[in-house]
Amino acid sequence: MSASASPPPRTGSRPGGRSSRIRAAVHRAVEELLTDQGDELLTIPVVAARAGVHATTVYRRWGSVGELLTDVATSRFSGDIVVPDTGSLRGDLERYASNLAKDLSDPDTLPLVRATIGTAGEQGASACTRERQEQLRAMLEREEARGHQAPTVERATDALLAPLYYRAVFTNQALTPEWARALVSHLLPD
Amino acid sequence: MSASASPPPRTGSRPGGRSSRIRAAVHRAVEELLTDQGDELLTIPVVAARAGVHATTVYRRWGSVGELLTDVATSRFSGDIVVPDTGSLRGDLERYASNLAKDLSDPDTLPLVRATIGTAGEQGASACTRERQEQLRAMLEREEARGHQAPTVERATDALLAPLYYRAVFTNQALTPEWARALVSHLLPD
DNA sequence: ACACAAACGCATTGATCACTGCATTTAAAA
DNA sequence: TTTTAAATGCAGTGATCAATGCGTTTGTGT
Repeated sequence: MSASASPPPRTGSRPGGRSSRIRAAVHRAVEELLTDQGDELLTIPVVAARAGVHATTVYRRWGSVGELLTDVATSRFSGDIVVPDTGSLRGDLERYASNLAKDLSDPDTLPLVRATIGTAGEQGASACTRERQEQLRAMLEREEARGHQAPTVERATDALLAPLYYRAVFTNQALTPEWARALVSHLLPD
Repeated sequence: MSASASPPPRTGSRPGGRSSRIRAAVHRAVEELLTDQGDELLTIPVVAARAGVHATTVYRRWGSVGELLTDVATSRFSGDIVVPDTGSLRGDLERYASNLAKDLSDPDTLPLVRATIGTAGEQGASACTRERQEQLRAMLEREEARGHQAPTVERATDALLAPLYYRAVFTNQALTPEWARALVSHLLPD
């Protein structure tokens, strides 16, 4: 990956400066192109044109479509969902799962996940889920800090994250909140 | 999709005929290019060259990279795994899950799944899992035919297929047979 | 205000891609 | 064997892409 995929420019990095304005425009262009993607393939000149920026800039800042998608996915999947704190693990997980279900149902999200996986491989795939893993871990560790037993991160991933992402990516079934909460019931014994 | 994605040619369809020989060569070229994919993107001229076939042929038979990948994925994920029949649902599922884990661990498989999802979207994604869904359904229905209770297909998908595919596609953890069998234990109450 | 470095816009180049008529070969059918 | 339809090979076209060198603008530090 290029050294400036998510660049900390020594100059011009003020929020609202030109640099970050272009970054936002390019990100928005990528998401727009992915949603109403007729069949025009996602390419750097196309993204640049849509963002009102010269292709050269995109080539130099991101280098390739894969790195660009990884960057978009990383920022898209960061901070969007807040780790809930309802007092109980079950409550936290139920709210979290249904939030994630809603998030994955966003028309913008699915194409982004698919494209990132397909174009950026390992890097892209982990960009789509790393944050979720950490959030899950946070909830489980908090439960243990309360002195209660909690499932392992691995087990919770298999029981929650996996079905949510699988259903979104591989099927066309709806990710309903009820179904998401049912996943939690299967994970946590009564 | 083109009318001849998986063509039943009225002539020249003998197994071993030229038509099927080219099809096999193209399929093999796709898989080879996906495995040792330096960073050369998968394109029709590249595939054709690797297969020793003219690009025109590939364009006419498949139309686009997406449809080609869908075709490769469909045939790759068909018949490779036989539905086991051990006499008990638990035995069937355990063997099936660990077979699938092994299959998904094949170095050829993962890049194919990722590329197909990314390029062929909905079509491609379902091509990677439809057969698995049916196999799972077959085992569950057989159990019910024995007069025993069995989980729903949805539940079994969430508990088995989802973790297997999720771990393969989104993480870099190993898909061990032990872990696969543990998934079955969580699905089936003792 | 001034100077400096970084980022961006612009024009251009070579390479590759998607695609299309036309000739040829293949293989089944008559 | 002859006929016939389909599939493939071949050459070429316009369009797009990735990449580069150079001048200009932006924003920061002095």
